[in-house]
Amino acid sequence: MSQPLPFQDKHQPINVNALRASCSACSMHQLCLPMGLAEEDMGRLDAIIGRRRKVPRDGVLYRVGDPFTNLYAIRLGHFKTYQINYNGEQQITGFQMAGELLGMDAISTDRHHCDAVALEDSEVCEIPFPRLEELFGHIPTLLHHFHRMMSQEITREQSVMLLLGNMRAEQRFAAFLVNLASRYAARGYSPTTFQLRMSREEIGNYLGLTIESISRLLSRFKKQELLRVNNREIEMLKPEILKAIAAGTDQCK
Amino acid sequence: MSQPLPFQDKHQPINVNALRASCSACSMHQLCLPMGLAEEDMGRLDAIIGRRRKVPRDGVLYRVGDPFTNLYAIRLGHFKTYQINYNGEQQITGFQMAGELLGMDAISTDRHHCDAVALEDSEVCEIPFPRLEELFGHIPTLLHHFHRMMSQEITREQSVMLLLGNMRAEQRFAAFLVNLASRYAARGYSPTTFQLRMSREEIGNYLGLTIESISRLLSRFKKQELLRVNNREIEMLKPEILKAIAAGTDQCK
DNA sequence: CGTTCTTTTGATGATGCTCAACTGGGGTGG
DNA sequence: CCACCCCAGTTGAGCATCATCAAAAGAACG
Repeated sequence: MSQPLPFQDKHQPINVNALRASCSACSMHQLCLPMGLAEEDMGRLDAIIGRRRKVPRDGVLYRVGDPFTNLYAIRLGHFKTYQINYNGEQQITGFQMAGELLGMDAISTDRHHCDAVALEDSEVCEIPFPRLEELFGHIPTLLHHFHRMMSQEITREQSVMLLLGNMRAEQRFAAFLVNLASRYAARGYSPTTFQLRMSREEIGNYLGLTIESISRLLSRFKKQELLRVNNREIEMLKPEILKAIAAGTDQCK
Repeated sequence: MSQPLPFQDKHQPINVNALRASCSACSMHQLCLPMGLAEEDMGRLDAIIGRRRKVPRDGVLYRVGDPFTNLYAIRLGHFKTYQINYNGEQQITGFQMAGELLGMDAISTDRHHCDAVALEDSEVCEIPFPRLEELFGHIPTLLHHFHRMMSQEITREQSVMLLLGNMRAEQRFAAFLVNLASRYAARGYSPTTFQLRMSREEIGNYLGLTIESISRLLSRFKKQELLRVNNREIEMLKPEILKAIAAGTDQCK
């Protein structure tokens, strides 16, 4: 629990700096909040960012009802966010990766509306929202980009609504894979080969399907030679066909 | 089509003012963008609001791909927004009513991501977004409340994801009715008796169900004496039970 | 190497979809 | 005014998709 962080202690002289979040040094600054900011303004943003915080696998970043103080920029790793209904069942509302912002749903009521949990050992930058709001008055570019990020979250959720309301199982799953691929591509990773950070169960939950359905779909895609699958390692062998399935324009079924 | 607005012409001296959108005079200002603004700041917001625009039933406010210039505050009436997939099928992503803001999804790419269509004769206030952004620098309260509204849209969509991903048909429909009721209540209308502004088909589309399912659910609720239904007129006879069904905590099935 | 958790695969079944026919209200024109 | 049509909605019958239940196989971990 509260063990004395052995690794960090050993390297204190170096890590004191490394622990200070620095946007300009961060590989995600082209995607994240500081996108498009001048060097000087990035410094001002750096100045308000609290600390870099490690969240271990399955660690909770925040829970429903927690008071809202910070937004979180993911520096490293993956998260899931989920709603909980009255019966305690969860519905995963998103998987987030480095460069994405967590906590925007909490602004409306000053309380978090979902749980955020790390899918693997991760790191986030704490952004105190009141201080960010002060900065908005001085850096219009920052404000504008923040609005873009919130807006992006809205459109992302709308496509999930399309997925859940309109698509059949196969199409949902293909859309899910294609979406992951494009996000890895935007981060400079291979869009065809990647590790799933989430379990089959989590995928199913997100897509409104059961774990068994996901498993069957994986087997089917494997048999059709659209995918190579090895546990959580995915290789998309025919991305074009997967895209067509996701779009619903696929002919050969 | 372009008939000379007989009614308004007769009253021109009065209606010249009425046509200028005025937040302080608008019955929605406690819910809408100007919420919590001082009299003076409300005037500044008034000053940038373009015009009050009438949108007839089935009229299009904007379409996917339209360049983004304005947000729209609904002054009167109801709208639906929907995504369109590659096969031309639509997925309704929301029903909006007076006091709600349309177009926030367009900020991210400067293009609208959905179509917005009036469900009945309606009126909106055009809010030029660049000018609104200028105002943000001068009225922090306005900025903060704008963030709350965007955030609210995010949480709204998350609950729809919960609905579509996790609930059975009966629960979805009950949740839909309960949601409508609470929004009418917030506007000072009866939360138990109201007109549906949308067709059965539109409800089904929104909830990821077919028109037949909606019809059957209505009949069932009617038979169980939870609802009185007359075409589009709804009376909730047992709101508590409907809430319980929506929450999934209902015992007697 | 046994224990536990995750995933796969199979068999069965229910929910909600599809297709089809029918009803009823509102508008139009004879 | 009535006949007719048209559209939205209702109701019924059969069926497909995906969920549920069950069991076995495979990975992970001490």
